[in-house]
Amino acid sequence: MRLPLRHRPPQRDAPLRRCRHLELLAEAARGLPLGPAAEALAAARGRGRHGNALQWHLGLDVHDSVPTPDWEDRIEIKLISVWQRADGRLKCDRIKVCEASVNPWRKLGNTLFVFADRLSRVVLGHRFFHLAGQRRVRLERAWDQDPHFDRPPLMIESRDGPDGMAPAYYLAAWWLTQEGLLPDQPVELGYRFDASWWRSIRAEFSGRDPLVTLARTDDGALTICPRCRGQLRTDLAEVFEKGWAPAIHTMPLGGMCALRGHVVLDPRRLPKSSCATDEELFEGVEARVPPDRLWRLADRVPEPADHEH
DNA sequence: GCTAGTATCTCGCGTACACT
DNA sequence: AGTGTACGCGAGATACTAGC
Repeated sequence: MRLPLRHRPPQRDAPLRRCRHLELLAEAARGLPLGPAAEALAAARGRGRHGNALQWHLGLDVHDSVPTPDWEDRIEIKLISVWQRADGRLKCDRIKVCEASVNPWRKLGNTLFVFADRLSRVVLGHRFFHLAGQRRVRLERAWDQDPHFDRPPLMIESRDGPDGMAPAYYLAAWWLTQEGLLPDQPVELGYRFDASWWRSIRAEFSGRDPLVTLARTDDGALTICPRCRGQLRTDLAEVFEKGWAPAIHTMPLGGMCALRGHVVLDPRRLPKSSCATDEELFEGVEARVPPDRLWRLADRVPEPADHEH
């Protein structure tokens, strides 16, 4: 159920907050696989685990109850899961801003949006958002719009329940595209997402996500499993045409491979990483980074002497 | 300190709707 | 009629808390 906004728009531009250190980290995050950190961090569990993994990679503490702590109390960091539509343009779901008791205008004043592919969990890119000028005016129109009959870019959503649950501010998914934060043209990077296949494969394997393997050869029907040296049977023509295809793990099944569904991806749709080798990217996507080899983005990006604030 | 029950977090599925 | 998309709301997970 949608409710009217509780916080009146500021009607003035937010002060610009930037940080050279965060800009360097964000640029370096392109091509970063989030899976290993999400798997390894005790504090990064549940739905927000990849967002927590990103925070950790940027050098922040992963707080237990605050899923997205601000950067130096100045810049909000939001991880957005994206996937390709049929036509190759990127799509995302609606974004939670904050709970309805918190002022969303302050939260959105300066925000770093980081986009990660939903299937591979690899960072594809980022955009900084500053609530100012026409962007601010467009978002502030939500204040006067009917939350149900109009389509406001910012809304409060609640739900019916015995005691009611905490309502929260959400940004409409289309808002990111409208503001040019997500590109509106087809892209080369990322994968399509088939929700019904995903659901059925998870149901088959007790709710566990399928394991991802990157195709090593470009023809035939078999590819080597990099985790257990068994074989994966898939349709490689489909992998390279559509970006991915379901796979069947043939015997022998080693370790974790037995308990999970499998999918093979076309590695050419992954971005090149400036901070990691191809091998590090591959093993990150394929869930074969042991805890002692887990590396942190912040350790590879030198902190500049001047943060330029 | 431990445990069971409650609260709260996004995520993302399923379906209704919009568009071709 | 068929296909793709948006939105409502349920799911699954963890964090918190009260009581022992």
